[in-house]
Amino acid sequence: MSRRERTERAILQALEDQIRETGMAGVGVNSVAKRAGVSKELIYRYFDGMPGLMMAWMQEQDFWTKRANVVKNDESSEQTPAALILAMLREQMDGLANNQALCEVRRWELIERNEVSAKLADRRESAARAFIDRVDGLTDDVDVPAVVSIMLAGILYLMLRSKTEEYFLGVSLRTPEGWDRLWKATQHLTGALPPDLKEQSLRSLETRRTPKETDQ
Amino acid sequence: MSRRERTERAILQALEDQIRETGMAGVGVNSVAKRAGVSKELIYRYFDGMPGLMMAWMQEQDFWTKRANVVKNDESSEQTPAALILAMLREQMDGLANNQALCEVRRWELIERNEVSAKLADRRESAARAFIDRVDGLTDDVDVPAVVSIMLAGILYLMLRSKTEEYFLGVSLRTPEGWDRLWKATQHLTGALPPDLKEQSLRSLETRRTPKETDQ
DNA sequence: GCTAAATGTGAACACCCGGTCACATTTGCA
DNA sequence: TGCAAATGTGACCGGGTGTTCACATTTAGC
Repeated sequence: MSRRERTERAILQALEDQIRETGMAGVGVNSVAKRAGVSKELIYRYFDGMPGLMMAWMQEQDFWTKRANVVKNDESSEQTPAALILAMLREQMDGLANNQALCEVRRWELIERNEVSAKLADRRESAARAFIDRVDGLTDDVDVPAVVSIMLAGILYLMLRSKTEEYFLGVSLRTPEGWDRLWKATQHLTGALPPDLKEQSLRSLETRRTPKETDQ
Repeated sequence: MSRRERTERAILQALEDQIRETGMAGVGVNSVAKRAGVSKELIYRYFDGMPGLMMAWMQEQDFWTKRANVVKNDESSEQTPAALILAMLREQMDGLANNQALCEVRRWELIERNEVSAKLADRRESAARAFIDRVDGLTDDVDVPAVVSIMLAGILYLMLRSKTEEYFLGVSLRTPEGWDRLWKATQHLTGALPPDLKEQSLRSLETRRTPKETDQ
């Protein structure tokens, strides 16, 4: 392992630690360089500044390709769409619960709008659409993407919220019991999906929905 | 209107404009004072610094006491708990859609943890609990607070997300059509509540969003 | 061994931040 | 009118930011 490679790793690790400890707000060339025990000049020389460093780190993480594959593998088995949706929601829940740095980045994405956050969001959205397209269009009377959006978004919000707030509507966001309630509630809500969603028919797509197209 | 009163109002208005334009990240004594066309010293003299100014502004907004009263008034009428929940969700949706500054503050609350954000969150949580306690405990087999938490949190997340992202699971977050889908999905999910909570839930809320004047 | 490129350091730069100070102007009251 | 309090201004301070520069050290090749 070359000398340069070693310091690059040190910088990337320092970035991750900094994100975890202070959130994206506390991330900057000064803090990261100091934490890595290295001159900040090297961040410019090796990564071309903070945006480039963030990109390099995000590349290493590769959250979504990993996670999406997990769900995709489940597809090969004979699960019902409703079960697939539940599995996906579960993945999201655990994925965020076990990765503080990822939580911080997603909070940051809610506020910042730049090249990095845009790229992250785009990749996530395309992976998510590939998933939702497989369980959509199976029924007329339920807008599956919209319904799943509410539930997924709810889980995301409560996950992000748990850092700064202890309770939400009286439900604890920082205890296993609280998340058990929320998970059971998610399962219950999934019961609102139509029963025939499990046995898909060859019904043609209706015009209710606006045609999907990739954003930009 | 005294001279001091006039400059105090100018400062408060400048704060709100600044929040709306740059988000909480761009808010500081310098920016607000410059925008108000006033020396920043006055922020310290009249409001005892930025935290005090934020508190004063938040006091003027008083979102939740206002909004909570709206829902509370509905209680006097003969609505079912499920209809009350739907009305509350609708209030949240419209309240955020028509107040950009409020959206920014709530994004900020997701990241920052300090005296101001804590006070805001506490007041909101207590008001929300007072609401949820009225519709809870009506049935054994459904955890009403948890279920409503998922839905409310989902609406909040998508509302906040709409600023930085155009689509979520392929659902547009920036068009009335997209929000119509999400609202119908919310109504559908409310159907997962027990039957005795559900009757007439869809009846009173068929009209689209009513434009509300800015609250201040 | 010698030289040049690669690697790393620390200082300097201009800028913005929150906070405080002395001082000028205006108001209100005796 | 006169004088003190209220109101408002601009400069100043220490500290943090991102960015770049000149210089020191190490590595690699001839």
